[in-house]
Amino acid sequence: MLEGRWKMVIIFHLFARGVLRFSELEKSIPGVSQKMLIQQLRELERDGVVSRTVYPQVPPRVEYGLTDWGEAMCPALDALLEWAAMRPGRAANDAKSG
Amino acid sequence: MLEGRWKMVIIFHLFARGVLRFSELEKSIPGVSQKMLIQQLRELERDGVVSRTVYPQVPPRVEYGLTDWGEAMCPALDALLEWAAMRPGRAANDAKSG
DNA sequence: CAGAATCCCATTGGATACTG
DNA sequence: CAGTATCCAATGGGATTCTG
Repeated sequence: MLEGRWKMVIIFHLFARGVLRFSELEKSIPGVSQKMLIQQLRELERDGVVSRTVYPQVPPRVEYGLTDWGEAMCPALDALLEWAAMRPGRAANDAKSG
Repeated sequence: MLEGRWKMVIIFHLFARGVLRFSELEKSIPGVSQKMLIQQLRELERDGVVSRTVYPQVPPRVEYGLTDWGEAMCPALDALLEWAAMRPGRAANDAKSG
């Protein structure tokens, strides 16, 4: 359910910065295409991780944020990041090649 | 780095059951092909999550287990599982259709 | 601005056969 | 038993174009 090239990145941004507009996410995530962004957002919405709010105005304004359940994921995400940071052999070990 | 259809499943089994042989993993994970199993195991090994031990004998015996760092992932994995279990609207909410 | 539709390629993943 | 090699289908993902 969290599979997909950009899902974790999206969640991370929504986690760190709160509610974001489509274009804000687009700017915040270099390399993502509109298609991918909307697609992964839809899937996350469908799975109840993110919520989507449309403001009926022009120009269109759509905001994405984490649902309660999505926010509840943060400790897990945090644990995962801490684990990743613990990865051995990253700097002190690599004196050979410069 | 954890992307891939079977990686989480593999890690979960190694986490729950300790060191496992190739064939044991194969039996434990219905639907996985040898190709996928070996491929994902190699990637996990390359990333330092699992360790691979070869016993030079016939018939060949190869055992896979989590590295120290891989084991350190368990709290994070656990947090993720707890989060998944918290998912709302799974049973009590769905009285309409059955 | 936000999103849909289309086309296209690269990667992933699966079935099968073969080897030491 | 453990792994490799090959072929094939499905999906993932990207560039572009179009719309309200």
